[in-house]
Amino acid sequence: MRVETIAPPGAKIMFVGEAPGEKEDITGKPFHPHAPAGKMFDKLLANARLSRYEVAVTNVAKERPPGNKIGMFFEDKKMFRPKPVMQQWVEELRRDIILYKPNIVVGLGDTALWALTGERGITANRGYILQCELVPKQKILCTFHPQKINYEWHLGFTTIMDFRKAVRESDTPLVKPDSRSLNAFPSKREFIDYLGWLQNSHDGPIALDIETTMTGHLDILGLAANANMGISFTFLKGGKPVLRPSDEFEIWMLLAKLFKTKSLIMHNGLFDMASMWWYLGILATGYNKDTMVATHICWPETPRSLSYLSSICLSVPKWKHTSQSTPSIYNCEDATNTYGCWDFMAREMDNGEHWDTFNFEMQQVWPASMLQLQGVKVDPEKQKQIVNNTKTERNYIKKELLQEIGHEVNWNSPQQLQAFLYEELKLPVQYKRRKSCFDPQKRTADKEALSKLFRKTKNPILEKIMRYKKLAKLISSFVDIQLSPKNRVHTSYNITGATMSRTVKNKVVDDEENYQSFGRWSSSKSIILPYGSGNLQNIPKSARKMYVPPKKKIWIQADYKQAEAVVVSYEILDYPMIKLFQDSFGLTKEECDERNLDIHKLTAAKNFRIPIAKVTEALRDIGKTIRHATNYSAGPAVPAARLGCTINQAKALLESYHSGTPQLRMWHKKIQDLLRKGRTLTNLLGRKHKFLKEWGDELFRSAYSFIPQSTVGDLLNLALVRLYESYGDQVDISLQLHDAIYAWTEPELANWTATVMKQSMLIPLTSTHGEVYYIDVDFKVGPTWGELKDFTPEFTQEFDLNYEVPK
DNA sequence: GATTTTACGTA
DNA sequence: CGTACGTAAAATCT
Repeated sequence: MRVETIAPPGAKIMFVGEAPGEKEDITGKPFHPHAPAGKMFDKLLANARLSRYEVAVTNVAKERPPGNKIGMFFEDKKMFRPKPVMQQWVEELRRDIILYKPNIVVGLGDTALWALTGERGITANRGYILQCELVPKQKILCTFHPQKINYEWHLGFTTIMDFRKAVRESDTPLVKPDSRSLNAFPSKREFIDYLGWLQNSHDGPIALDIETTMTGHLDILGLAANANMGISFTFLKGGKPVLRPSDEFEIWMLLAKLFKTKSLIMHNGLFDMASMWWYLGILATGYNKDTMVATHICWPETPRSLSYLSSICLSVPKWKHTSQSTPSIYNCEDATNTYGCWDFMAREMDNGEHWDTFNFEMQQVWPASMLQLQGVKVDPEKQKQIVNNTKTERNYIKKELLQEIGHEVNWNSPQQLQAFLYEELKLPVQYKRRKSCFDPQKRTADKEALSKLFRKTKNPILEKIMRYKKLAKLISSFVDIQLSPKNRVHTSYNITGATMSRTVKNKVVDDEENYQSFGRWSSSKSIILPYGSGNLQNIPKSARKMYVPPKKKIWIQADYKQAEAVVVSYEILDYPMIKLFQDSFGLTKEECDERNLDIHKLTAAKNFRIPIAKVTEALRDIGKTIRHATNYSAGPAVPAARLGCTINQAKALLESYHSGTPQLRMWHKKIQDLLRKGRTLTNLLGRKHKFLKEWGDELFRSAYSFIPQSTVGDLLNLALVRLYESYGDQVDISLQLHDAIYAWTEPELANWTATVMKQSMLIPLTSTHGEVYYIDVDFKVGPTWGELKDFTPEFTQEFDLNYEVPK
């Protein structure tokens, strides 16, 4: 049946959905409160402090499309050309808007966006006040359709923020005038005067944004004195300098001083700062405010691009599409809007009490950039050797496989491999692990499937395929990489834990969904120095042999010993385990072995109810696997696959562990309770994380890993900053790897280097139950990154354990 | 040619 | 039904 518009008299907001669903079709009411979309719609309204009685609600289509497919109402697949019936409904919508005169129309979903504006692409257009094509001068704003949130839960936050913005905008039908003054074409004199004013008369921080060419040259620089006043100066036009060198130098001198003496706000300023450091030799030490870092801390699971953030925080028009057509205005808007977003996020950090975490992250900016620009040296001879050896073995295996099976197969192709395994060899089909038992089963031929099939059949061909795939991966991803002219590789450390955007084939790709970063750094290809495999946090051991230290130095690694396990044992009050960590603190590996101070042995001993001295290597391995599986609440399939036992045997092992350590499940319960209260967890160093995922096991598991993972991540970064700030000029720091810091040292200084590294890393943690403890540090040294051996330093001084953790 | 999926390396 | 991350190659879409 036809579903008509509902419009209470005087409604200031009109919501426009897509089309009626099943329930609506029966009842004739749009967004029926018992239908899934209607339920979600009501939740969103409530979050924006709205109720149905004060808003108008309608759909673009007045009737339910066959099979719920809105495409049925369009001529073309891309849904730009409506069929006559759709055209008529759009006309009705136009008349409704004119009749009811809402102050603002909120389009829900892509179809409403199209009907109102003629545009498609809700992600790019949501959150901004847009031009209404249907009813000129009508104020409109679009956001996601409520039903989409039922499928993609993480979009709920954004949609609520959009609803709230609509409420703010609903007080007037007028589009608020753009009060920003944007000076994108100043003369040299004007710009210099402005810089003088900023330097001498302006109080408070300055927002900064730079644009760079593909070759890394800075072409435009934008500054903002507040959220409404920006200026942008173009240095390069068509690749040619605008000013004479002496004039440009004069400006750079003024800017360099400004960037040292004033507090700077940037959006992902890590990149801008490192670029200016690298290309211009300007160290912008005033940089201490960052909107991307602030967003990451306040809303760790939302997107972080400036356009997204502005859509939430500001009422400015869309501008990101003007980067090519009017780059200087675009840059000016970037700087000005960055300022506006900062004002918003600073309040958000007040409200959420996030400042300590924020300031701590801003300190990381300096070592992170230093590491990016410094890079790590590769010995090209060693690289060649590994490439050749690996390729030789790979080709040999390929040939053998070809002879044995008689025809070509691309072993890297999942499709061909599956066909070979399951159709040609008729092996039992292996399926991918599903997120839910309602998901369809999918075949797989991954490593786990291959090793399972090999265990079953002992067919040597499978072993060869696995070896081939391993070698192929090693070559393509990790060894056959391009080095810089100085034989270095570089990586960009992203302190917010996830890249904002990746560059694939010279195109920027934004996949801003499902961020779950827990305070650990991530590592990706450097845009400034794009050499090497990019990510330096996933190099396999076999490829690490080609990474060499500077002349006359060796590698030294300092890693936190069993860091996450220590945190968990103190959180759940697993006293035998805590005692083990206390007893083994500061002991060498040999001493621990002698006294059987081994976490996995202890797990096995407890599990099998035998004395720790009777634990064999095989039993220890079982203990290790069980501990791993239980800590993160894995299912029995995981240990079963690793140990090669049946699911039932694995289940029994897990049960036995849980009955011996019941605190673990109690702790998981406690975390669930915390989530129920406010969906927020705080780690031991004060970092808060609000979880946005849909209520359920996936959310729980993610939350269980948050406290140990993020505490250790923050702890290591705290240590890294401490090391960099106290000994940065004496210790050659080289890499950060989640729970380890790497450096280079002269062999004769290894003991001293180890001492200051350990001193920086010994930071007290206070458990939720109030115990204060330290996580021990292990050392390794070696001639290359891949050949590190245990090292027991003779420490050159006593450790000072009185470190005040900022919190 | 561009985008999505599959697989896999580290902690 | 471990979590988190980034990248390469294949598969698929347009």
